[in-house]
Amino acid sequence: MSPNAREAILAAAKTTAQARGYNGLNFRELAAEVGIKGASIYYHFPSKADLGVAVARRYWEDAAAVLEEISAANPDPASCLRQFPATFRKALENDNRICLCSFMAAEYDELPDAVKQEVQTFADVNVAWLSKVLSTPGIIGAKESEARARAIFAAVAGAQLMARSRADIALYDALIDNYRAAGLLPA
Amino acid sequence: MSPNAREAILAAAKTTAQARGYNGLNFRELAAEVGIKGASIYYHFPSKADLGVAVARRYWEDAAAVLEEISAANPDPASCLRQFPATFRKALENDNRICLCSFMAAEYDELPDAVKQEVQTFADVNVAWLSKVLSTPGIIGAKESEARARAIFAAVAGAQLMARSRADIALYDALIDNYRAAGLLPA
DNA sequence: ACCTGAACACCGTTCAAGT
DNA sequence: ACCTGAACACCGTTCAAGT
Repeated sequence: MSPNAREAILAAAKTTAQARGYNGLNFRELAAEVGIKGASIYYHFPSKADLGVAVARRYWEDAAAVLEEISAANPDPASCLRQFPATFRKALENDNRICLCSFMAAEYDELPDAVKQEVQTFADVNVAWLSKVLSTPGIIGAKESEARARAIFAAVAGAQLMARSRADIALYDALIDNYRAAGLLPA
Repeated sequence: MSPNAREAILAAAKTTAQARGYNGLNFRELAAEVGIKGASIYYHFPSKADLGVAVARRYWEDAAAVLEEISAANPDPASCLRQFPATFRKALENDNRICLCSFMAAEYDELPDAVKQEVQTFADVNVAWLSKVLSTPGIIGAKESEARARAIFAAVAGAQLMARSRADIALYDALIDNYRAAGLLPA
């Protein structure tokens, strides 16, 4: 497994943390997935906190890239907004997982500070993208669009969490539809 | 600690689980809070799953009682809805904790089935109350009011989670305000 | 550079024994 | 009835040591 053990560890840690959180991450199990021993992970990541930081950072970097792709492919802001909930749907499609950062938000009390920082950056990245898209038509002011962006982010994360608690992806879709019907998201 | 060790265990488990989840519950620590030894908890709860069930059940029973009080004190449905977000604010006020069932929803994969059931009942209780209140004016149909009730529940839980991730209760208030401004909650 | 064995501290659980 | 000490099997983590 030497070619890129570090990347393999990051990938395994990401999917595990989406299902069991930062606390659910365990080095022996992670190592087994990668084909090395638990102790070997410490060569790549000096501590669990370092692994947590690396995983959460990679997570928001990937999210930022996906959002940029959506922006690039959709000049129309309304169509960008229509596609946003699909980014959170992906985790549910992957065996009822949730956003890594939602899980870590719940684990806030036990999270190393450096990991907390990355979790917040994930939210910042999403809110900044939403805010930019919302203010594009020039209808909503910058300040209002940021507040709305935060509300959309929080509501979508909540819908994902509720859907997970019932292992029901149709519930997620219904919640998003209702956000649209209520006016939180553009129809 | 004999007068009511069982109740003391339940209370300690509740606050701990609101901060660290079901997985964060450990018998030795819980016992220390109550003034007994870890092994003694097994006299009151045969297994961790049994404790989890008892805590989650008590949690929704208490929530149901609080909601009934609100209904009783406020004949006006609009004023009931105005007060709903305060029930979730309480946990944040208590050292940045969150809803026990939100945390357990995140922990879905590792939860005993009987605990999952109680977590879902918590959501059911909240959704049923919201749905009833929403349909009172007769403006919204029963089916529509239930869908909206679910959306409000999910969005409020999401707001609580996001506020926790920044230990920022003012953010919670701002998110709720924005839900109102957007039309998800009545202004 | 990359990995491992062995050890440590801790956890859920059990159970025989105490009061 | 209610509680405890001691033990068991297991797990996350660390680190000195291997190649």
